Amino acid sequence: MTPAAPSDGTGPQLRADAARNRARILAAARAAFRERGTAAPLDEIARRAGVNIATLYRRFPDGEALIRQVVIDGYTVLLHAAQTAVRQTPDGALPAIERWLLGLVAEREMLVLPLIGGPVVNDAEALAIQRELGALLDELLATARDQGAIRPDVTAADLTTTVALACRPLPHLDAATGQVLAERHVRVFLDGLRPGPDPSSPLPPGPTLDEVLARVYAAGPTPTPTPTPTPTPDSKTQR
Amino acid sequence: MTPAAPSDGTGPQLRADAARNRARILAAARAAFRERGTAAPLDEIARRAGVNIATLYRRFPDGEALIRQVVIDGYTVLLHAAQTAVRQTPDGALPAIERWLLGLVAEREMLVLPLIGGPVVNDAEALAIQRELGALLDELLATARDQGAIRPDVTAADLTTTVALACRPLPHLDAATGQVLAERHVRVFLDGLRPGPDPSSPLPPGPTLDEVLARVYAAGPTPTPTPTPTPTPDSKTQR
DNA sequence: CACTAACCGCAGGATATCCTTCACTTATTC
DNA sequence: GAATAAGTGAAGGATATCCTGCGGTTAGTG
Repeated sequence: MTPAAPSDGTGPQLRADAARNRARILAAARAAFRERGTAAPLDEIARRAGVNIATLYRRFPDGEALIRQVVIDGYTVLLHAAQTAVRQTPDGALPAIERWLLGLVAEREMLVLPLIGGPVVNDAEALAIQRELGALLDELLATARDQGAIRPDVTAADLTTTVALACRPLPHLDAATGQVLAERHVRVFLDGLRPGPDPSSPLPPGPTLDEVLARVYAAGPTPTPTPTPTPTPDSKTQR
Repeated sequence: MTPAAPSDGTGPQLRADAARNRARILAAARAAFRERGTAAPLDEIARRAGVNIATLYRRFPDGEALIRQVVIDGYTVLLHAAQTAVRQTPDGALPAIERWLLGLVAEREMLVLPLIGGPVVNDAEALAIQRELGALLDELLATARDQGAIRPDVTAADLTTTVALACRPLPHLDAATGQVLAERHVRVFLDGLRPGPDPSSPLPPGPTLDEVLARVYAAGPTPTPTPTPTPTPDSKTQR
């Protein structure tokens, strides 16, 4: 790879030193976010990155910018993996999809998708990546359908949903165990993708990926700040 | 239901008033935790519950106790649903499992399972619930296997993993959309449970549920506070 | 209908995190 | 090897959240 960070074009060419630390910070942030969530203190991230806190603030204007970059990097991983999948379909589209999903699960520790409590990352860059990803997945799915290798009611949104669900950390579980469990889950899911010879019930109607993207909160992380008219369901147990 | 909260037996019989507010607080906490994660301020939870902050602290010694109770309640929902499933298997064990999973997904907004950044809830009560749940699921799975209705390599841990993955909120998505996506995902997963007539690859070996429970972090939420010897992988894009 | 548990409103100290600033040192680049 | 971008260490103000305490009020309970 090139010394600096060649990406969105606006790069003012970081010095080797700076690029290295930037990468370290992002790696530490990924780990911290997966373990402690968005609440992970920036001090701790800097410490884990072996970098002074001032350096972190030099690279990222504030904590939100750091989170945003981590999420964007996550989307980028999905996209690149999908591009590879589209290119390598000698044995059919479904196997390519399977490799895509299992590959992502395998490197899930590297992945941080949108976090609960984190900022909404739906700027132009994020949307562009997601839309391109959607197009690639649609392409793969269409091919798989034509090959009769997949049930016809599965959509690109279903695949991204699976990534989102299976690649987030399982709280309080070590990485290795979470890894194994997630992979087993995904493998069962993948088997469910095959066209059912038996009367497997069709999926209920769902939104397209574009619709999902459109429904992501435009404002802050507080969608329905309902002052609580909730009649309160019951909850058992005593303290 | 009875006026107070009849559960673990240690209940000093809350007044009707108190029990009501307690339930409201827990409901508000569930909603807040699903939206903002563990970082949800207690003030906000109290406000959303239509209750003064002092009342919250009267019911729960501190924030952790509140989180713990919410999680325990979540486990309890799983357990009760499983008990119902075991009782109602006229059409076989697999359909009962399917109803169990789909039912949980349907009421996922009511469910809060362990949260990233939250305390580790693995006290005696939680473990007892989880073990009983595991026993019930093992029973259902064994029956389903005997009936030849399910692939033989699926374990109770796979089922709880699926609940954990599918019932957590999809960040930044409204409840309804998350609901639909989660249900579609689970339906595909369920179809993957059927015994494959075709050469569906067997699942890689995985831990039993007891092993998973044993591996839950005993200490705090910081398992590997590695000061970061990580050689830092690369990350693209520029700020 | 009296008793009192429970709730409310509010004030305030403790702590943690965020983010900035600055003088000084180190490492990279040309 | 000189110019300078980048990093270090440390101090400190601004918030936000946690949690406690107390007098006054409300509302179940028997």
